[in-house]
Amino acid sequence: MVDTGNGAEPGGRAAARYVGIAAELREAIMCGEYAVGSQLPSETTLATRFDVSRGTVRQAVALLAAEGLVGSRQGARRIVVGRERSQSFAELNSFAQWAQAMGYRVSGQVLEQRRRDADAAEAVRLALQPGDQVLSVLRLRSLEGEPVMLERTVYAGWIAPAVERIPPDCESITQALYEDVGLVFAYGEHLIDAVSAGVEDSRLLVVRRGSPLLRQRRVTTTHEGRPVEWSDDRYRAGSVTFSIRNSVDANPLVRQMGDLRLMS
Amino acid sequence: MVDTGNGAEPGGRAAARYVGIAAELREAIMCGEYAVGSQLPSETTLATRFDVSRGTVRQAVALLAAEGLVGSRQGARRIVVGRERSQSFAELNSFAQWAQAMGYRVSGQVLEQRRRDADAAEAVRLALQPGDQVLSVLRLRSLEGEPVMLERTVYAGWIAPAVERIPPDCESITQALYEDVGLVFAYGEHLIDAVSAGVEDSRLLVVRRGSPLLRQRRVTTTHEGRPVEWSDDRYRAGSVTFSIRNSVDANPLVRQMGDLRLMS
DNA sequence: TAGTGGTCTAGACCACCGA
DNA sequence: CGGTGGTCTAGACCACTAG
Repeated sequence: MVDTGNGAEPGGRAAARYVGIAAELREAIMCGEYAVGSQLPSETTLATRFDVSRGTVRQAVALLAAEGLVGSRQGARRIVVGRERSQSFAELNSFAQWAQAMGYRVSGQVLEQRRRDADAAEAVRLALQPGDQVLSVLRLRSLEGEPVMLERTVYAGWIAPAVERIPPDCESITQALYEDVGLVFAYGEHLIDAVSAGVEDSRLLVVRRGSPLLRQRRVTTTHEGRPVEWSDDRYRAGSVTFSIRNSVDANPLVRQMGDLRLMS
Repeated sequence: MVDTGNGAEPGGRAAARYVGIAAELREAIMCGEYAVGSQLPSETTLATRFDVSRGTVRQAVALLAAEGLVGSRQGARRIVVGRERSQSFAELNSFAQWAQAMGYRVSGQVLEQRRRDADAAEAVRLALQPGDQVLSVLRLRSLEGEPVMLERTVYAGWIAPAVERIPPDCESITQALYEDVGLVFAYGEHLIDAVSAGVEDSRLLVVRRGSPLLRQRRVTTTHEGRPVEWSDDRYRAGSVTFSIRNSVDANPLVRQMGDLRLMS
């Protein structure tokens, strides 16, 4: 009974039972065993099949619902609403982790890096005092050798030394910071809109001035809620698309008017 | 004991206890009673305070976690990570409902509407047979009198009659379809990217050709997973921003039996 | 009306955090 | 080490869906 029935994580840590059950169901959905639009077995049936309580089954299907794979309504059986899992946190926060997951060859290059004082807006976003030091970095990211994204990041001063130790051609900053100082990017807030390519944008991304760019601005924080970085990432049009799946019960995304005070 | 402690919904339906508890905590967070970065009371404390079981408390905080307001790590108290709720399926799926919730004056105008046969791509997205009839609609949406979004929607043939009954200047199609035939948009899949304004785009949105537009393509389905519409919406740059808050806890779940949630 | 998901309880044990 | 969240159980009742 100690065995979870799904083995242990590669890291050696045991997986929760419901995670394994979710994985099994997810696999069945992605393989088409449960077709899109069809019903899932009832919770009671699944509880019997996996020999767990109904609560554990509900945890498993909650996971699938969060991924946008299944939906539910009281009184009716759960149905399959999709076959592809929508983006994970890592995919939204780390360009390299997303690209690698998609099987792309990714590279990055630091073009500029310097310490300076935080301006008022940055101080607010990074929870610093105005005048505190920050590290400003300009990076060009490429996919399959093609430049696709320009990243302007401002790191809080306390993490600057670790960032400066990262080689300029490092692929994944997220991973480097984790391996170096154990920093985990735990929460993110993202603003997505479209902008015209400026002078620097157009030169580095090799597009015409004024051509459309997909912009993702974000603040990333640690587990403790401590802001680590504030970034403005601009993608060449056509190179990247954000995908979101939602349901009337769960939805991670909202629209906002253009003139945001905090995040301009 | 029948009273939920939080009254009933306006519609007359009783609210779940955990929803009321979440509302109370949410209010406290938004009012700054629990500051961003500070800790929430422990689950046990909250269970005592609200006189419910720990499971119910966990459902409540799961709701807040899904909204991106709080985060958690095993062994440590939950912390507040944000003050603004990012929520509502309606906000992502219905332009009018989003705008109205934000307090904006919204309007819409049908510029073109006609039935035709579905092409191959549309048939796939709407789960139709190639050659089945669809209803193609071009709508211009305005905010505060300013045109901000151009909507090119293809409705599955089975809902076409109801769509055709909608007045051309109707503000909310979502609401109209609900009131007319009880149709509920339950699930959505969205693709967000940036494109250049084409000839028609630039004329109707009053922007220069080639200027950046934020594009949201989406498929919306019913509770049963039946596709209703496929739409290509283009926003004038600067008019609208999408916002997402996410967390590394792939695990949107929480609780002992409920579901709910995220995205990322 | 039978089946199903939604809510809730009152326990239990464990892994992890911080002092 | 005590406190905390994460996981899990085995019940219960209700609201809703579907035949």
